[in-house]
Amino acid sequence: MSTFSDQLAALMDGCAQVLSEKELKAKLALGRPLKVKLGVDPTSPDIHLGHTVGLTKLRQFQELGHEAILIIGDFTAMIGDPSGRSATRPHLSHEQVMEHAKTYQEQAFRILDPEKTVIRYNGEWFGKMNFQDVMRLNSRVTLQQMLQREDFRERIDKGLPVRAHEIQYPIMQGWDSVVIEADVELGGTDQLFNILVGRDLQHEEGQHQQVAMMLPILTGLDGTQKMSKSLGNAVGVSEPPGEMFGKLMSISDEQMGEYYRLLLHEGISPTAHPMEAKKGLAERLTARYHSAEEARRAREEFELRFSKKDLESADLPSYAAASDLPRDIITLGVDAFERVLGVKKSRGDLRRLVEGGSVSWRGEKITDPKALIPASESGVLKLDRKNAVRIGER
RNA sequence: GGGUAGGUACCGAAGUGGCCAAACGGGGCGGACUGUAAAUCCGCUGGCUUACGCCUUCAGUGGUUCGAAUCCACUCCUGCCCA
Repeated sequence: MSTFSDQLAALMDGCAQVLSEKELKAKLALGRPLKVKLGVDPTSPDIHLGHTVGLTKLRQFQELGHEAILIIGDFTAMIGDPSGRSATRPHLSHEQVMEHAKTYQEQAFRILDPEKTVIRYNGEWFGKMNFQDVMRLNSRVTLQQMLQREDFRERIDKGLPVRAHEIQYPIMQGWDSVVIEADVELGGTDQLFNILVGRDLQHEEGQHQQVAMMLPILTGLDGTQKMSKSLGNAVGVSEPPGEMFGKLMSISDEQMGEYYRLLLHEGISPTAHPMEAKKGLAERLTARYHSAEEARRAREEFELRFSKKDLESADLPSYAAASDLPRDIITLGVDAFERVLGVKKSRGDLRRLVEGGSVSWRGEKITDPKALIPASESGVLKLDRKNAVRIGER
């Protein structure tokens, strides 16, 4: 059993900002399990590493005997959190959201202890509200307050639309806290405003105010924007090991420190070569969501394929063209991309890849778009930087 | 409801009758170099069994014209000002 001050230090670790440490300390001193809230909106079907920062903190609370409450924002997801957004989000139907919610929950349990996690859907209370209730809720905040938010301000300044329903978002998130009587709410630093609205609403309801714990936001693979599926810079926790390893290897050296700190909770060894450090990061994270064995194999594959450039012995997907398909490089490439790699490419795309010198057959670069690959031959067809297929027997 | 400025490719933004599949910048992709890092340089960035050819595209519909992203009419959408 740890003392309160040990707990406090452990919990504070890794946070970007806590409002306030004093309040947290007081809550811990109550000696009862605290209700710790983390909200996720199932706007896409997958949880990515960015989400895991908050989930891991929640897990930590869980391990210290507190009550983890994961709010699945089935209603809020239909609005979409305007945080950090420069545009209104596309509408999602409730059915879509619920589809996502299923996989979300399953994936969140890769980090949380399912036995000890309380899952609440906020549709549970928002779905029952009538218009009168909504109006009453809205009367508790002022428009000025809502418009103080940087994201809204910015859009207003730029002459971009801010739709009326978007300002409901912070109110809804805040109301979640009232309903579950949260003691602590976790969120990214961009959640500050929303979490503070929760505090205000709790205060109005005569509840104790929740402590706001803000965690740093993980930068995506592009190295600039926050990790997000819709920006295409995310690493999903359910991605296959090879994919996960490879994506992690593509982060920049500058970002590595951030990934070490936020995901592994440690610093980089100052003596390690950056590449070794990155491979270590990639392997450990891959192992976390798969297995040590799969992570090791992913690393070996990676080294074989990209470091040694030994495509011949790499474990590539095999591709067999239909016998009636023309054997030219473009046709085969498009077909292989679509059927084996699951990527839709146009003939124009393939032509550009060939002319750009990206495609090679049995280690020989092919730049003639009309080149043919005889059906009798077997070998490795490299299509672009990341994709290659094996044709015929090894 | 009135006035006014707009809606161009992934994004920003030129173009205001033919030379426009549409400048330029960003992003993205590919190549060289590498450590699938960074930096740098180069190329590509609507589709088509590959063509100095055809097709689709400049909010939508319908016109004018030999010819429209560009002109006209109506419609839809957005900002700003007024109510």
